Amino acid sequence: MGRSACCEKVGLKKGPWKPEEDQKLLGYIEAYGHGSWRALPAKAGLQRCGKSCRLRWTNYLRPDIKRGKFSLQEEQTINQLHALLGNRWSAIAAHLPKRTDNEIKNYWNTHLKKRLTKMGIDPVTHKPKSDTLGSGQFKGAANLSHMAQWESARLEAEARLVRESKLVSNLNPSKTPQLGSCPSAQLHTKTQAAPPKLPCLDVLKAWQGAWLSKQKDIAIFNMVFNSNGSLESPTSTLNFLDNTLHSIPTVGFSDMSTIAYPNNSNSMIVKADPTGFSDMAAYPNDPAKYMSSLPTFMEGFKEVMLDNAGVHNPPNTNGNLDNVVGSCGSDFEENKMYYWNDMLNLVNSTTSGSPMF
DNA sequence: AAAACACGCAACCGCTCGCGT
DNA sequence: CACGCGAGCGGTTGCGTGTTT
Repeated sequence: MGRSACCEKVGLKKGPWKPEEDQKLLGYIEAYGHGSWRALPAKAGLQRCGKSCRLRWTNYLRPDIKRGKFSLQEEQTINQLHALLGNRWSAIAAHLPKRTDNEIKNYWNTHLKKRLTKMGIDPVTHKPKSDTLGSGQFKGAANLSHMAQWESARLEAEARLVRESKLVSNLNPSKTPQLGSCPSAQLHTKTQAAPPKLPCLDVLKAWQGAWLSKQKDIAIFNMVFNSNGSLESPTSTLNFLDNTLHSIPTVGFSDMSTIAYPNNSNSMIVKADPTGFSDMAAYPNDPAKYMSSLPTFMEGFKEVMLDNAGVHNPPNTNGNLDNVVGSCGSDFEENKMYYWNDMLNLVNSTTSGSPMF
């Protein structure tokens, strides 16, 4: 379905914005909201395409944007989230209030990527370049990578929930608008006919599909379980049914079918979790409350990492797992160590410490 | 002082997604 | 179900500025 580019019209300006243009755009949005971006330029008296206006507003003019140097905390968060989510800048930005996806993307490309490369870590996979998973001291990383899929799905869910919740609050005139990481939604004046729906976690679905195709991963998965055979997470609880059956994690969405397979050698049973997302029904209009009510994610994960890596040293006084990657003398290895510590810290803190909530 | 180079960031482009018809 | 449209996302570009030679 062909479409004409929004900026194809002759006479529309391109390039850097002038202060007068900024004033016009800012003034219009403050007065009326942006409404339809396509229609905005004409109404605001701007010789720009709607797309350009949206970009200028989202990345520069929004009143809730924090500009300037990224803090160490922010850098770590970006690193960690990128390891889990990849180049999904909008999802990463959802976890960094007041930072735009464009800004984060630029910062990653110009600073963080280079830094990881210098550390000998592949900025794409976040794995040590010289190491192959499962071949030595980075066995823990293999498990981490695996669990990252789970966390990735969870973060995706969080990002969606935030978007949804903001949309809900925006549609509720009794609520004071809050400027968050997605102000365009808050200022969006377009009528939303359909009621907000609970997020459809296609990522989770996809992951579950991948999971089904990788039964061998069950073995690794086993190691992640704690003693009572279940791993609680903010998004779901993973259950083992018994010794003869394998289960894979799933999320108890009302619109997601429970999948059951015959109990043969290749069988699996997928058990929808009653404490998972189905509980969102308790907070139909407040996903944030729902999320915050859930238990800490990845409880006991440190132990698993240690077990799997073949080391059993307790965390240091900072709670870090300095030995998780083995004993490494060089600064290089120390950097790697800190890197993976960051990863673990994020996994352990992302829920309770999420700036979104 | 000036040219060359490197860097950072704002903005653009093209694609995909979701919704309405 | 197919199509059209608007919006959003991620990759890329190009310009301004700082640094080096």
